[in-house]
Amino acid sequence: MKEILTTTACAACSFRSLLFDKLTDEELQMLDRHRTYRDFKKGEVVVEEGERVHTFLYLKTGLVKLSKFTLNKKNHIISIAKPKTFIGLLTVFSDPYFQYTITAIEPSSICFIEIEAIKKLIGTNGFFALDVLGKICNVSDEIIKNRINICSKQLRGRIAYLLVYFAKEIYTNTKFNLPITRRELGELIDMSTENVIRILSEFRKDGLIRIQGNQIEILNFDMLKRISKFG
Amino acid sequence: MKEILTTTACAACSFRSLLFDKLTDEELQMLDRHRTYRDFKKGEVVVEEGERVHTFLYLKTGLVKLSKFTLNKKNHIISIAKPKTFIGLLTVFSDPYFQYTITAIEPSSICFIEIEAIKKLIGTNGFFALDVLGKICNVSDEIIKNRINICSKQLRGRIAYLLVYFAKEIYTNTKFNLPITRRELGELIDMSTENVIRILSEFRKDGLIRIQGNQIEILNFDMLKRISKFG
DNA sequence: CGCGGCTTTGATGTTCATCAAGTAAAGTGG
DNA sequence: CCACTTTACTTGATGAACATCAAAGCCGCG
Repeated sequence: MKEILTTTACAACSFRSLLFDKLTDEELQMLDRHRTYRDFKKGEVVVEEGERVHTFLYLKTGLVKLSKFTLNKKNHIISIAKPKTFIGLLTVFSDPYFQYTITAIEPSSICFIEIEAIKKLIGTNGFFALDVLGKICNVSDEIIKNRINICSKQLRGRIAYLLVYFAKEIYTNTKFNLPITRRELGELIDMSTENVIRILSEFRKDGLIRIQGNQIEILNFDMLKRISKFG
Repeated sequence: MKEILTTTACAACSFRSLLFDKLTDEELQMLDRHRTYRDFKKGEVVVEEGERVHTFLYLKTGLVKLSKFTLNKKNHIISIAKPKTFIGLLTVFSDPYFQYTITAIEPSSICFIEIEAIKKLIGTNGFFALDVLGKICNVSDEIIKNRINICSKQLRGRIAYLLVYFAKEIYTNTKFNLPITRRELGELIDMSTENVIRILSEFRKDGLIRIQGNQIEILNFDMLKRISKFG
């Protein structure tokens, strides 16, 4: 959070989420005054676990990961946040410190909105408050659903689930570049780096996917979905 | 949700959470008019996955579990909810249908508050809105933290984690009755029934716990905590 | 050019689910 | 109330799934 740049007003922001449509012009101007913005390179840390929460983070473009060290010194990735969503959302209202480390895994552009400004709006604009609630519930539900699903599958199922997730939810394309390393994939779905690689290779040999470095192309989406479902 | 009884007013309710302290007398009276209440026996289903959400559920006393069937037909327990908390909270604002089945695992007494009444209060009382947000974030955070922890441990660590959790968070006592069967314990921490039993026996043989049917007494809390931490 | 991090494959051993079989406890119906 | 059925609990044996170790190739970077 070093160098900080301001851009066009919120009202004109093409990345503005539906959330802010509930606000009046006046309220949007207020937001503008309590807002900063910054671009992050791939790999840059946005906030560190344990830092004090001053701002609400809105991801305009790019992709970030939320991760955390467990007690036995292993790193875990909790989730990958999509553009046009609020990140680090969960923790914001319950804890004054970030519970997770947030890192850009693609060049990302993030808006920092002062917590106090958001709180004020929640207090004064009921529609806005309900919308924020809805968004938070969505994000939580999604994370919990993903984790339950992943834990209940064996390795092949987990990898298939992940590939389907990237293709459908993140890139909306059967061809995409993996934004994270094989090791990080393992950290996301609780398995060893070696097995991530092994199973990706298996899928390649079985003709389900094509791999070139980080580029993945899904050749048999239906089969992957089936493996993801019953694996 | 069949037979329904009304009790003393919210304002006089000794199980009232801190949440409702943010409300005026008038608002509490409004709540009263949009509220019902019912007792559940152990094992009774409170709401079924897929049912439409009409009410906000507040657990006054007892204990309930939130569970869900995964695609491969296995039942999973997402969490166990403590008294004086809102249950089924997550889903309420994001989805019109319950995502999880809620079942009483101890005799429980639950208040049903109409969603629309709560939504109205959120719209008109900013402090209340912020409080609800905080509570929801807390519940979500807790669930996510638990799931990450459990997934990252091996079996001994998971059982230890669970025992510590029951003793500290639920019963605040080193001696307690397990509210769920061994099979359900397995569904909660992703392991087979047989191994739940095996590891409980191991802990017994190692002098860490005493077991008599469903009654557990923790004899060496520190060691369990250590196993939970590094297992 | 050499060091470190990422990727890949093979070999090995551990962890764990599953199967089998038996006991105990708790409902169920005559 | 007792035979009967079902569900929960328990232990041992087996094999499958998976982590770990080892070694080697690859690439970017100082």
